[in-house]
Amino acid sequence: MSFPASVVNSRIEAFKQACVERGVKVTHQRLEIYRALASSVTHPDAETIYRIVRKRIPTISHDTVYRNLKLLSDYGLIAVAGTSNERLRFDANMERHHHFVCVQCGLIRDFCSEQLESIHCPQEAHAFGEPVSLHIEVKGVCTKCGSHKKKKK
Amino acid sequence: MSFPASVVNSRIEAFKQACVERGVKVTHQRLEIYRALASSVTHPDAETIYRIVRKRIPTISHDTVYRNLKLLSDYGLIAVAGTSNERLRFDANMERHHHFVCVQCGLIRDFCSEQLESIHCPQEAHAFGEPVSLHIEVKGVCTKCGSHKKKKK
DNA sequence: GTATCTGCAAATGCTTTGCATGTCG
DNA sequence: CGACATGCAAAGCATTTGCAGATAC
Repeated sequence: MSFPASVVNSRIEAFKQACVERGVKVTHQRLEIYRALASSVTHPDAETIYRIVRKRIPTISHDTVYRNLKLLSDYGLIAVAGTSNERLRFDANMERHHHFVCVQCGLIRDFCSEQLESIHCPQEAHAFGEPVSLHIEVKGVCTKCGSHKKKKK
Repeated sequence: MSFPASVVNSRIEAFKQACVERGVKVTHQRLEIYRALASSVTHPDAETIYRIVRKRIPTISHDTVYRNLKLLSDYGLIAVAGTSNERLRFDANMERHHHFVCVQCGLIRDFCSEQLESIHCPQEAHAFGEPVSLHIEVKGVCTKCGSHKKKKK
């Protein structure tokens, strides 16, 4: 359940450089947290990453893992899988539709699109299991957050 | 920020019938929770729904809202927006890729697809803001969970 | 050397649960 | 009437934060 070392190593080198560019210190803990994530083909949660990193740094604390995952995602060095960096959101619309998700405020809005109706589940996805539904997720900045930004300038 | 009453009312009628079919009691609170959700074009979280419902039922409690949202999503009467009914999951893969999400165990795996490379963001999504990225989310049952099911039979 | 990071422990906030009472069908 | 739903209050977890000491650069 992990990538070949060559892939991981090249990712790590790119990561180090990206840290330097952004003025983020490359600490031992931070590097191992990144390594754990970059090695995994699934998308582990904080707890899972914590357990992996502990094998290499037994003294690492829970909050260091959380803090670094948050910091790295703020700097765009890693991503959060799925939509919510927040709470659960519910949806009464059970028909096929797609989502626009604001990366700043978490707003989710539905849209439909004829173009997207024709998409069918690609072969590649079948390798992992039996697909049930498919939808598009567009991440972006909503008009509200976009205009706030302008006001600040 | 809400649907026309005709749409909401027809959803509510369908909801009532679906409840009866599944043996779920149509209580005052449950109906108002559903109404709040069905009326909203955004995808409110539990707290927001709680605040809306409180206008009609001031004595409703927090946990009734949580319990009903969970119950309704278990019965497939409403959906959870996004992937995670769990914890945050992280992702070191910053290139364009798509997700297969197991609805049972929460597993997330990446896949790429030439067919999907050609998809571009539909006009409809631009109405909500400035799109940044786009990816497909396939929900389904992973091979592991699928085989567990078979063993139980 | 200094700004940043880590570890600890305690706090915060969302969500769940046990139990007695109330309500739907 | 009897099973299921609600309200209350308290517990459970994931995640965050304040602070003193440690570390990267």
